[in-house]
Amino acid sequence: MSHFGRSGPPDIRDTYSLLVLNITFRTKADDLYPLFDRYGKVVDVFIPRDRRTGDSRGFAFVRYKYADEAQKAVDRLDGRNVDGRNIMVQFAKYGPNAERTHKGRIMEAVPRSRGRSRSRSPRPRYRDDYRDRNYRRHSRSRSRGRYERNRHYDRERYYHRSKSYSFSPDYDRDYGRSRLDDARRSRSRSFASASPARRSYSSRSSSPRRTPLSRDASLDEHGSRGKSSPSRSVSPEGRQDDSRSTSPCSSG
DNA sequence: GTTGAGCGTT
Repeated sequence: MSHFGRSGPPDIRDTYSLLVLNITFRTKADDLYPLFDRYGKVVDVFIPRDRRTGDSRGFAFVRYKYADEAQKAVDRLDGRNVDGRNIMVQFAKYGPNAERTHKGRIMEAVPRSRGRSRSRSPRPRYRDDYRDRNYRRHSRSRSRGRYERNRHYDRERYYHRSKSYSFSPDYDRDYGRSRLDDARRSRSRSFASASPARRSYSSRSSSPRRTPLSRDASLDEHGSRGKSSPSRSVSPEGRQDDSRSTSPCSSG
C-alpha cells in the first residue's frame, strides 16, 4: 500500500529505491512524497508498517525514476530535519525480494552463484554485506524485537522450554516456586491437591502443553516411585526413594 | 499515549 492508487510495487523495473531512516513514527508516505518529489520524479513512496498495529516502523522507501535524481535527493535530504527528526536517506541495499540492488536499482538477475569455477575469486565479495546484516541483527532494538517476536511466535523458546518442565515464563516462575514449596513443605500426599490445581491453570486452553503434564501424571502412576514419593526431586534425606514399591498408599 | 537500529508491500 502506501501507493498512489495501485497495490504492490508499481514498476520497479526501472526505479531506484531510497531508504529513508530515522523518520518519525508519525510520518506518512504522503508527507515524504512532496519532500522527495522536489528533487526528482518520485514513482512510489512506501513505508513498511507493523503487521499488528499497522504503525510505521520508522523508515520508508522512496522510489525515484532516475538514479541521478535519487542521488541528488540523498545528498539533499540526507540529514534533513523532518517532523523534528533528522532523516537518513541512502540507497536501498536490499530489494523487496531480498535481492541485491545496485544504487537502489533492483538487480533483476542475481549473479550466477551456481557457477563455481566461473569466477577466479573463490569467495564472493558480497560476504561483507552478509556480515553487515548479521552485525546489525545483534544490536536490535526492542522496537524490532517485538516485531520479530511476533513473526517467530517465540517458537524457539517454546521448543527449548518444552524439553524442560517449564511451559510459560510466568508459569515457570510459579511452577518452580510451587514445586519446591510443595516438595519441601508437604513432600507428602499434598502434592495430589496441587496437581489438579496446576492442570486447571493450563487447562484453560486445550494446548499440547498439557501433554507433558499428562505424561508426568501418568509417569507418576506408572512409575512406582511416584506413589509414596510424590516429589521426583530426590531430597537429601529422602532416601525412602530407594524403596520404591513400598506401599500403594492410595490417598483416599 | 511509548519505542529508535534498520532494508520493503497486495
